[in-house]
Amino acid sequence: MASPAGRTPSGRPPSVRARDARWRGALAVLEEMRREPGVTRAGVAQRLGLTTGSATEITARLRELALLAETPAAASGRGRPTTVLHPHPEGPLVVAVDLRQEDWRLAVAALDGRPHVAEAATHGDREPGRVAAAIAAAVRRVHRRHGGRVRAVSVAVAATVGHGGVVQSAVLGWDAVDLAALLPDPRLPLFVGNDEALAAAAEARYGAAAGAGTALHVTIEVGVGGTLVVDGRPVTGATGAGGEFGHLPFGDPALRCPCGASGCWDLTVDGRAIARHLGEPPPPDPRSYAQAALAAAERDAAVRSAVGRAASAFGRGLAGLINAFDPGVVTLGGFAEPLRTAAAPEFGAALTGGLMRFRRPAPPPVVAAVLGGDGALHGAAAAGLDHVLTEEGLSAWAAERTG
Amino acid sequence: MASPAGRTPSGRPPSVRARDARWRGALAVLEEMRREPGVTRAGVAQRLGLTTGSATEITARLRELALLAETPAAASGRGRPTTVLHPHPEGPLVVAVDLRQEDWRLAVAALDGRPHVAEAATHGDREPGRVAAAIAAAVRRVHRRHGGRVRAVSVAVAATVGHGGVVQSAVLGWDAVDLAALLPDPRLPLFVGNDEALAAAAEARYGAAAGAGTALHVTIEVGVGGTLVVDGRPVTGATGAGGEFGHLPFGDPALRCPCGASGCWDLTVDGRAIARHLGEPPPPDPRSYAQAALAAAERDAAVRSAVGRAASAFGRGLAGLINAFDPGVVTLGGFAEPLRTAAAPEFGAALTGGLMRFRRPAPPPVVAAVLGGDGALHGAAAAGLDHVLTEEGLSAWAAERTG
DNA sequence: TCCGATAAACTCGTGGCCCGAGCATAAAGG
DNA sequence: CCTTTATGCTCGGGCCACGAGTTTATCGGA
Repeated sequence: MASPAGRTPSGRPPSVRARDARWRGALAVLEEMRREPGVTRAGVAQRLGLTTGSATEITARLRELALLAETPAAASGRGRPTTVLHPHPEGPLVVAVDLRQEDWRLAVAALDGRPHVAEAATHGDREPGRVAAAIAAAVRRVHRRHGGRVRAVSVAVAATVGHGGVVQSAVLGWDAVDLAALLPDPRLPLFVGNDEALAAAAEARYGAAAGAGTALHVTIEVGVGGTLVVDGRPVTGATGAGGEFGHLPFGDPALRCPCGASGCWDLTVDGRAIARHLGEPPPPDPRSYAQAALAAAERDAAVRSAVGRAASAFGRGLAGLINAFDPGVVTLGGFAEPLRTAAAPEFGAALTGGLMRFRRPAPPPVVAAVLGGDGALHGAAAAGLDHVLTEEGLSAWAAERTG
Repeated sequence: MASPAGRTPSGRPPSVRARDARWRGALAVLEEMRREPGVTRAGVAQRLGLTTGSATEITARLRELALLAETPAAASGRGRPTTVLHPHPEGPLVVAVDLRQEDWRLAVAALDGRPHVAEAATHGDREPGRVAAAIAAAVRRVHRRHGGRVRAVSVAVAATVGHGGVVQSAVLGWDAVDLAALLPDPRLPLFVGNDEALAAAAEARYGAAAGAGTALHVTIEVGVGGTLVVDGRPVTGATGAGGEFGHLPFGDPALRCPCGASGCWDLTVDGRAIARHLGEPPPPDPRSYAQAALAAAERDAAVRSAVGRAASAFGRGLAGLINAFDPGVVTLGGFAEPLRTAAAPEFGAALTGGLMRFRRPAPPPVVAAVLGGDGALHGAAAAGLDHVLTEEGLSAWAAERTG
């Protein structure tokens, strides 16, 4: 999940060995706790097929290691009352950062994966060094407060990412920014992911696409972003720069895209497209322009028509993606959901018309994302947790505590 | 891998339990043997970090269960000679079938995953019932010869697949054909996969993309097929109908596609596109037409130009896919490789021009697939083996032998 | 041809983790 | 208060892998 660790301290051999089987049961229990915060011990045991003896042993071990705490469950019928599993108050933590166009937020998540926002700020200018320094200071503060409990730093950023840093970002105006400076301790692993890819993963795990094996998340902000998520893991490519659906050439090849290519889908669906259809110059902020256009469309037929053309281009491209990937569910984030609602007939016609015939009887549901602006933060926390909740992660934690 | 089991006899509970950890070491050893046929016991032990004691124990257990055989290794230096690991001559087998437009082939693979073709035939007509019956008879013969050693039947078919059968196939002229009749024993698991998706998986595991985390395989036959392969598993979507890249709307929206949509990429790259550019009627067999066009292009400037336009359309679409998925390597199968070779300048220019600027300094290598016509068969065998080489698969095998 | 060096296989005691069976415990219901 | 019910706890046993020590098979040089 997210880009593979800028500087994970993984000097040890791969160790696919069975010694690591030590953590199998413990991991299964912790994953259940994560997947469904508030599960009872009895419930976990039943779902995993553990005997009560094993459950006792595993929970005891995990409590000993400060990975899990138990509180009495609210009585719910006859029988001896069971306990509810929680993250341990002294257990491992993950720092999740969401770095957006105007601001950033820093959250801390325990093993249940729920990010709690600890700091937030807007950045006046977007000078990479200053923004990174501000975030790094916030990370340091959290790190100082929690010490060795912080096990990973995971950053969602509105940019094309790769190799543990930002490769390029139109919305931030950044090029090739290394984010390693965010780490308060160079031994900590750093995960950097595209915000939309992480939001997609979050939707697939906790949100509108929960339970789907293959989910497609598509967002419109400035251009189109999104990611395919397979079994909870976003498909982010070899360098972590995947998910740039907006640069599939669904559009007019004569239109040049700032990315360097031409005919990009990006140009046909967002505020820039609406402005072009209206014969206006490219708006400085396509997002707010698009929002305003949706509002104006109710009164102004020309605007309504321009919005309809954008919705149609969006539906046509989305149909192509459904043809290509056969997702079980599609979630729409950002401006995508209001756009399809505002021009539902055009969107629907383009979507259906773009689907291969055999898909039309049972197309995947297209639903609104439910995590909204918190998706990326949830996804970043999940990416960090995916690292903590491994055999290696747990044995490192155990070694530090007992050693 | 491939579509999730038409009728796998998986009535048992998920069983994520640690009892299954019993097979971890054994599975790791068998996977090594599969990944690199001809490995030595000492080599496996070293790579997995096993002690010689564990290696002795595991190999002994696997020999006992007829999962593995050892032969003396050719002496290669000082020290006590080690042994080479092979599939056991009485070990489990997988039946792999490749069902193509004109013919089908049936192969048998042991745990090393190498398919050995046992039967093959062309189908005069393509009446689904007759073809299925002929294949079913061949499967029955193999099943009779090997008895309980056959653990799965895995079919690669030139069709859109889903839910354990064919959904639709233009090249075969089939609609909604259930392939469950191929099973000689209803308790056997059946895997049905698109041939190009399986070929992609095979390329990523054994072929030109071996070792790549994210690989993109693209083929031109009639239209464009292919699949993204992540960590050895093809991304086949929710119903197994993924990989239809040819139906991304990269082309002229005015062109209607037989699939029901319009502007499909399919129409711009294969023999139909070349014929259209030459003002000729759609060829009955676009594949042979395209082959002939490539040959004629050397002499005929008009044909050369038409081929160039197809190569350009192919390169442009491929660049879009690279933008969207960031593969570490791209493999070309079928007509795709000769097409780009025949019109390398046009292909190269379109590919580079279609890439986002930041990708251009280090684009993924685009290489020819090396498994050729055997890719789908390899992939189908791999899909079947993926089922055998699981904790469930091995414990079922062990239970049948000892019980 | 023998002998040391070398690499790898074999043996056996140990420990971790989980299972099963039986016992103990905490509520709800009559 | 006793029964029912659901669950937690205890303890012996099995399985798998680890580690250390021993044995075996080959190579290279004297």
